[in-house]
Parts: sequence; structure tokens; C-alpha cells
Amino acid sequence: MIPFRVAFEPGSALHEQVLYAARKAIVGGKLAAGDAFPSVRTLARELKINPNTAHKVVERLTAEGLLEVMPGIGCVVAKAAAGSRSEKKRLLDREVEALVVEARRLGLGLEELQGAVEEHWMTLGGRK
Amino acid sequence: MIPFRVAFEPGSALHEQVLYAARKAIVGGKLAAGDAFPSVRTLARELKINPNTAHKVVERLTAEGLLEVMPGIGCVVAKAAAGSRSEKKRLLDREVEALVVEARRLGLGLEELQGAVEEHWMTLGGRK
DNA sequence: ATACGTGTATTATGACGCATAGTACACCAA
DNA sequence: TTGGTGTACTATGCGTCATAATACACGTAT
Repeated sequence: MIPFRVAFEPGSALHEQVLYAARKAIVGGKLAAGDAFPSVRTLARELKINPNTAHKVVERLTAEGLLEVMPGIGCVVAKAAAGSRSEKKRLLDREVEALVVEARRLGLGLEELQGAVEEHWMTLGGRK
Repeated sequence: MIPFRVAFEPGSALHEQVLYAARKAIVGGKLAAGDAFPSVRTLARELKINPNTAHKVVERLTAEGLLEVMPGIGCVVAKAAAGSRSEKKRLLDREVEALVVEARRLGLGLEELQGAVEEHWMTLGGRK
């Protein structure tokens, strides 16, 4: 009964894949702010991974501000963080540049790239 | 005398960083189609990395179609590859989704994300 | 109080990738 | 021939990843 699924594939670390799936679920609205997040041991059991690996995921999500820990209780998904717009853009800088480089490597145009971005944005949940 | 620079930082593999820097230079127009690409041993010497690591970079760039090997001579940067638009978009799929997820995690809006994409596109070289 | 489920911390181990080092070969040009 | 190209192979030290097995402080429910 986990609110997201992970298609384990080689190429990136296991905990990175779980981390991304969880991020995607939270950001996409499948888990609303205040909802309970699966416990470390539940994650480990359901996904058939080591508790240490599952804990690493929760640790990272907490550090990113997506989860809040209730000691002795568990974790709940947090509200959207604050922070200035320019600061946020700066954090995205590298990833945006990497995507642009990759798009041009494939010979795509700016309009096509932006179209793909909008498409994925809508797929993930139109609002926001 | 290498047409690009690499700021070595931890977090990703060494050859990945060199690979990305080279891709960026080619795609950004710093190296035109037909220009000679630094040899494996030159790369190794200038960047102070192992020849095997340098060769891995050239190998990957060749596999991506960005370089062409002239046996016994060296490498030159290739022309833009063909391929259908839909096929290219499919290859970008994961990276686009990852960027969208990251942007929403930071609480950015679609317009802001599109703006950042366009900004980096222009920075890399307005045309194309 | 007891039992159970939280997050967290610690140590250990095997597997894998990365970067390095060294050597060797087929190819082409001056 | 000499020197520079890409390529292939083996080997080694290092770090990360995922696993395993405990252990502790905390809070809830019985």
C-alpha cells in the first residue's frame, strides 16, 4: 500500500530511484500536505529493499523539506517551502542547462523543447 | 589548447564531467562541424586525467554521433544527426520529466521554468 | 507497565564502478 | 623510420552502493 511505484532499472542508484518516485508522487499531488508517508520499515518491506536504503530516502526527502518527521510517530508530507524566486532558479540552473544541451544535441528546437516541458507539466498535474 | 574547460567537482564521475563539457562546446557552436577534436592523449595531458578516461569520453561522443573517427588521424566533430522529431522527443522524455519534478519541488511555476529554459538556450547560442 | 512501531545510529561485508597505471597493436602522415 | 592517431587489454587502489544485524530514544496503544 505504497502511494507510488518504482521501476527498478540499472544506471542509477537504487535509493535515487525510490527518492525520485517519492518526489514525483508528492509534487504531483498524489500525496497532499499532511498525509502520512510510509514508514522506513514499510518502504523496505513493500519495495523489498534494505531498511538502511529506505531510511536514506526518508532522510533525503526530509532534508529537501518535502517531509516532516514526527518523532516516534512517523513522517508526513510538508507544505511547499518558501524561498525567493531567484534563489530557486539558481538551484535549477545546472539541470536546465543540461536539458538544453541535450535537446540541442538531438537537434531539437527551442519551441519543441518548451512544448515537451509543458506537456510533462500538464501530465504531472495541471495546476500550480 | 582545448576548446573547452572542465571545473572538476565531486558528485559525478570524472569522465561524465568532461563528456558534458565537450558536448556543451560542440552543441553551443564553439566547435563547428569538421573541426578537429583534441586527441585522446592531448585531452589526457591538458586535463591531467588518465588516457583511459579521456578515451572513454571520445568513445561516448562517437557513439552519440557528435564525433567521427578518422583512423590513424584523429577525430572531427560530425554534422547534426537525422532522426524523427517524435523519436528525439522520446529520448528527452526522462530528463524533461525530471526537470519538471525538480521545478515543482522548488515551488516554481511553469512560466518561470519556461523562462529559465529560454534563458539558457540563448546563453548557449541564440540560433538553431 | 508492557508491547509494538516510529526514526535514527552504528558497524561490517560483498559487489560494483571509477580512475589510475602500464603495455600493446593497427593505422596514417611527414 | 619516426611519431601521432584510436583502440584493446590487464591490473590495482579507492569509493559508493546495497545489504545485514544490532541497538537506542521516542511515542502510542493495550
